[in-house]
Amino acid sequence: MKKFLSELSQILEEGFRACGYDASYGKVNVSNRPDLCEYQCNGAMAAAKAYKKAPIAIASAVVEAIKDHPALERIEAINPGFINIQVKSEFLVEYLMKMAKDPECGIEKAKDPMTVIVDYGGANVAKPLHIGHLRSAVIGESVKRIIAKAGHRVIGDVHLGDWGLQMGLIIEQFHDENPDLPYFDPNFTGEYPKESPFTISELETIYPKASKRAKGDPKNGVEADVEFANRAHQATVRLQSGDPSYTALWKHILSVSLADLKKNYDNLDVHFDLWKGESDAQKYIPDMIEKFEKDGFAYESQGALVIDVAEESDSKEIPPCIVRKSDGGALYATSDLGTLVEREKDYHPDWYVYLADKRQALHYTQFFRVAKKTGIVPADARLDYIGFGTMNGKDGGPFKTREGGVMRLEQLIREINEAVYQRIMEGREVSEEEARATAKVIGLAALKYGDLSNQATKDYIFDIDRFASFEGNTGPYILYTIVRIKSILAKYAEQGGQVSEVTTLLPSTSESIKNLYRVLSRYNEVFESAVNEIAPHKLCQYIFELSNAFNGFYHETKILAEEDEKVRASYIALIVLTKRVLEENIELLGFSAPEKM
RNA sequence: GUGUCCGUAGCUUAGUGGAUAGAGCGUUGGCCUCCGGAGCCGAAAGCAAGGGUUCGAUUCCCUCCGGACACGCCA
Repeated sequence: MKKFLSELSQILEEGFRACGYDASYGKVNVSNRPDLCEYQCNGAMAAAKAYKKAPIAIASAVVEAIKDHPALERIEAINPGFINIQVKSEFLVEYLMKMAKDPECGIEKAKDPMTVIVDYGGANVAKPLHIGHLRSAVIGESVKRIIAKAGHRVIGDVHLGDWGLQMGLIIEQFHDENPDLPYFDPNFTGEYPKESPFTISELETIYPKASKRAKGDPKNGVEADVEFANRAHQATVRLQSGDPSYTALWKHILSVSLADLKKNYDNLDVHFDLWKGESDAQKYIPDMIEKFEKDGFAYESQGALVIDVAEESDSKEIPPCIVRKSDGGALYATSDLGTLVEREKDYHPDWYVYLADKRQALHYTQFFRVAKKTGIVPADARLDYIGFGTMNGKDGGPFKTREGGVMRLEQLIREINEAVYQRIMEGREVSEEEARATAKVIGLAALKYGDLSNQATKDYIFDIDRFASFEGNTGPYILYTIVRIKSILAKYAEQGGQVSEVTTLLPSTSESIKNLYRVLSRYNEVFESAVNEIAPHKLCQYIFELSNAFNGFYHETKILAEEDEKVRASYIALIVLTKRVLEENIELLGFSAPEKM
């Protein structure tokens, strides 16, 4: 469905064309001076330069040409060259009715659907999710849903960190603690056990121990255990070269860890289509490297194999991308490139979206350039990297626990749910069980909305009390508005009201109703810009505005007590549409509304 | 050092080459015979600083101050 502003622009474009000017000057925007008009067109001032005429003369001529158009309530040219527009309420209402009847609610699906891979999550095997993983999961999930809504075929991949030195560290540490297990018996020839030798909580303690041991802990005067670090390195190599005993152990690590990660992502309402990891890319690497060398892209530099990625337009020299370490090992970029080879083979995507901390910008620049330059992806493939900012505490520094450690995601969720729970219990009387369940739903909204309402690329301050507040620009406030509408509709049904299939909206002179109409009419336009800019925060901004518009309307209109049946039906249709738009948006953001709160 | 990004009200933050920079929290003044007052209506308060381009700059360019981050064998 066409955007409302496009329909309006079309009228102005005709005006410009009729007066002999280029139609493109007829673009209409929402007015930034609502006291003067609803919509405005500033094209006359731009046209003035091109045609060397006074802007007001152009504006006046255009206004004269279209002033009798049936959609327009009022249109006037104002110095120095603004064209101010009021539309007829009928015109707006007609548009909203089309929108209400449209199964897509006005949103236009992509004409040429693309296959898109969204790479987000970035969890590591054997390490619990912590707050550093929150943004990738939350933003990535929303981006994935937004792109899917736009009509593309989207595949979300968690892309696990399951292959580096960390695996060797875990294996060696586990070896030291359980030397008698068959995995460490060189003479063992039987089948390795199907049962995992450790639980997830045991596994989670192993890595931190091993990491500290290998690196040392200078703060506490612990020296690095070099011998252990070497063994871990060797274990990694052994695993990577396919040793059966270590592979068996690694599979246990993977499966135990995966089950736990799935549980945690489910709690966040984050779901991946693929649970691929770095290990899956390994088998593509040797051929890929060989091809790099054969095609003359890769060359040796200081013992490593590198590919130049510098371009003339660079304001700073971009260092070459290392694809093989001097010890022959693979690294970050290598594994990302190998993953691309696999994805091209399996899905041949038109578009890739990567979500990662913005500190990795250089890596993605190099990686993308290599991918294009060497032809791993076609020249017209779209490669996007969304580098998001850091989640900071109230002090402006990276978010920490009270003890100064890294907070686990589970704990963060517990804390925000607790804050919401307390808030619910302050209010009406509900059973503890119900309050806990509701708090979980609201808590997730608080958490996600708090994150998504900021521009992804910026750092932001994470403040549980603010996010979990039921007032202001928060997730709970949006949910409250939806719940309020649900409550009205439930009461309406109780009174025998029918929410009709045929939507009849009536024109109105009420400012609050017209405002709600106008905000609703912008849904598809806002959505489109959220897609184009990959910007979930635009949706947050919009639903906050929509909630405010609804609450303004609600406050001054008696809906159920309205005596004129047609007017009442119109109000019901209006709030049904409002609820629908709000619910579609929170779905895109990745959370949902409870029945009561 | 080089480069990237960012400085918007007391705090947290939107936004745009165009009219009077938009919100939320906090502060403050009103509104409950009414469908959920977890709400609504008001007030005070802001583009770090200085230049330039432009009819017009918070937006584009330069300088400078402040902050975050990155800068070949970690991921």
